[in-house]
Amino acid sequence: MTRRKIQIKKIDDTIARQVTFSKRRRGLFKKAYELSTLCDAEIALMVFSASGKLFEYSNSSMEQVIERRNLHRKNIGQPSLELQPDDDVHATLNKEIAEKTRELSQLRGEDLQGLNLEELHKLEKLIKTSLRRVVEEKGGKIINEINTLENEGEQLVEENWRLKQQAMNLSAGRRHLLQPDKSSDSLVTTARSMSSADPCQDCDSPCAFLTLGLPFRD
Amino acid sequence: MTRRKIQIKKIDDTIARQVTFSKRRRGLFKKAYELSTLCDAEIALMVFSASGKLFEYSNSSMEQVIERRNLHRKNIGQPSLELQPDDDVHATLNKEIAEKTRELSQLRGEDLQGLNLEELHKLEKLIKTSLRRVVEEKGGKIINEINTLENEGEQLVEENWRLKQQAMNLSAGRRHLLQPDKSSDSLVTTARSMSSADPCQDCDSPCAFLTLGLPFRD
DNA sequence: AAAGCTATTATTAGCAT
DNA sequence: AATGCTAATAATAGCTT
Repeated sequence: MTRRKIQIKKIDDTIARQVTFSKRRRGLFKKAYELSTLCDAEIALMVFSASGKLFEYSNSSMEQVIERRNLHRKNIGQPSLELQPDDDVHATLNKEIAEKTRELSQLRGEDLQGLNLEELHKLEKLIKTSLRRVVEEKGGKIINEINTLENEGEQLVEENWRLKQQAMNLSAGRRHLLQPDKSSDSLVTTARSMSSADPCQDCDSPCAFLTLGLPFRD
Repeated sequence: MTRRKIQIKKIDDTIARQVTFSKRRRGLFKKAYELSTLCDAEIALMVFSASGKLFEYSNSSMEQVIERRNLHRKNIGQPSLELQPDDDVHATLNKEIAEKTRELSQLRGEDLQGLNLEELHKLEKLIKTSLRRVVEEKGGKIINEINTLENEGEQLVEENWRLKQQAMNLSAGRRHLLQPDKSSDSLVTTARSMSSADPCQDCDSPCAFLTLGLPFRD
């Protein structure tokens, strides 16, 4: 549709998906309005976002259109699901839960007995795709984390260097002016991210910092 | 929209209106499909033509969406009234569905942005476990299938051998008794799974049978 | 009616803010 | 998350067949 042609499949990036949802929803509603107006049609349009929010449009009345549809189905002979007794709702929701539970099981490699070879093969390919995605995402996160830590480390090293210079200058000057006085003095600490527990009293290497944040164990 | 810009008001000419209705209806349905696919939305769209004909689209199930809307209205519509027990049940069920949907997404490697490194790592291990299970199950199924095919193959080979003997005996006996007669004769075919298209008129190796049943392509 | 053809208009994906 | 921009794609009005 624009800068690039896109594939019609679920948009991976959450933000982009949300933006596209807003834009296209508007477009869809506009098209619905135009069709109903131009051609004198009665339209009902319901859209649930992935997050469960409801958007709806009807040129007349939602209930009216739904009711009209029920009539239509009755006349055609379809078993029209009447405006719901609560039991029906429960049944539907429970069915949906059951279905999703089954899918989850299979994606976890459970309850596979019912599947034939071809289905197992498809499932395998699906899971491999999932794995690829997760590993890729993890890789990106690791790079970011490492970069962040490296930057922080560099800053700390610089700061340490400055502080040492400062300390040396002070003590050297003091020694010259006041002669031997070795009692400890407070240095004015301006380091931003220095924690109160005073780590690193004499570390020249940034490595100590770099190893702190990586949460891997195996 | 095209050769000329048009006003969005009822098209006077009946024919033109009918044509536009067909074209734009298609466009609208396509847009609905694209939105549902791209953004993982649940959509129900009903269109009654001026002549009363019903056209509908839903990426899931019409009834399901309508019921979901009813639920939504109940939960949103009367916030001041006491929560009926039914609403509690509905809310619980809907929450469960949302949760399972989220889990499914992640197991498919979608919507990973929200996860931190540790969570991604756990997810990766989980998926690897799934993969291991599926591959194992598939392996077992393959072994079984191969064994079955081998057994069938052996039986067929045996049967072939018997039939050949029978044929040789017959023709040898006949030649002896009746002299030259080379017209083709019908053999009584008792092979169980012999297809009518007469494969394997002279195959001594069981391999031909064994390759038939494996459904893999890549 | 129904299907195909374009000149145009409409929509929108990817950015920037 | 929301808005605006714009190059590029998509939809379609008015025709023809």
